[in-house]
Amino acid sequence: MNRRETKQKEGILKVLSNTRAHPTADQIYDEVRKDIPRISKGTVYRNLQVLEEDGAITELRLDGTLSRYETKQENHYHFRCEKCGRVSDIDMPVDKKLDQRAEKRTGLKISSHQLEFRGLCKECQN
Amino acid sequence: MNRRETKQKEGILKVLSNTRAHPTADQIYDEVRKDIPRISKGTVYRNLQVLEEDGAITELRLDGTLSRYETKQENHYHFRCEKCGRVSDIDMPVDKKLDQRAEKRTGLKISSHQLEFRGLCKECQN
DNA sequence: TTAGGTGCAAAACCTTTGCCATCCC
DNA sequence: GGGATGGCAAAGGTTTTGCACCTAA
Repeated sequence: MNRRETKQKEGILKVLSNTRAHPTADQIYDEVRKDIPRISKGTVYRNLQVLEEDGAITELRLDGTLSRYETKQENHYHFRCEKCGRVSDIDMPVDKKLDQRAEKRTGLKISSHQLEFRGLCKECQN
Repeated sequence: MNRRETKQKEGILKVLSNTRAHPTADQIYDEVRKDIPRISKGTVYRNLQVLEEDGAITELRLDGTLSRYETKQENHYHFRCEKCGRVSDIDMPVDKKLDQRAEKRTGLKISSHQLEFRGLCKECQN
């Protein structure tokens, strides 16, 4: 199962590298299609899986129904606007002590945590 | 749009009141069907929406492709086993200072946060 | 009586998969 | 050449919806 470089895979990665919008698979598809009109959705989904397996991107499963994607980066927190649904990164250090604290209280083996803030983004505050 | 009490709605609420398992819509359907064999999935989904609108239950949208449900309670943290997928509540106070801290750093209007710990549950540690 | 709720089935979505053609190494 | 990848379309799985019938108030 040796991986190959293809223009489809590169196109998808390029879209994700050029945005901070945490797009859904469908949004990625629309964007890549501008460069590669005949690309199929199946290919987008397959490559998103492959890219995540290879550690190049992260699948965000914070919403429940739709997956969103971002290029791999240090674990960080997210913000979701309760009105418009947009997701953005929060520039705030990840508090690893939370894991230890929760581990002590529960006896579970905890390796990480995901945190999503909710509220109103700047545009939606008006 | 006055709400009515129906045995279907009561049955769904009863299932959620009697479990800590954060079941999916499908699991709720299976459980309710023991009491109300002719209930349909559409009715389950419709009632889950209604119950959430009325504040009786909460739809958990942290991680995963499937929505999970629980009866309404104080905001609290969750744990998801990375191996078996089970979700459980964490008995740990919600740190409201996190919201203030994030608000200061970002200028966003933050009203709450959702936190999900990940790791291995007791059963899966073996 | 009557507006809201139910059951059933079809539709709508999102994601995965099978198949064969195509491409990369 | 040969295995990995792509395009297309069909299949899968979850959730929503249209409609005729039912039922709580």
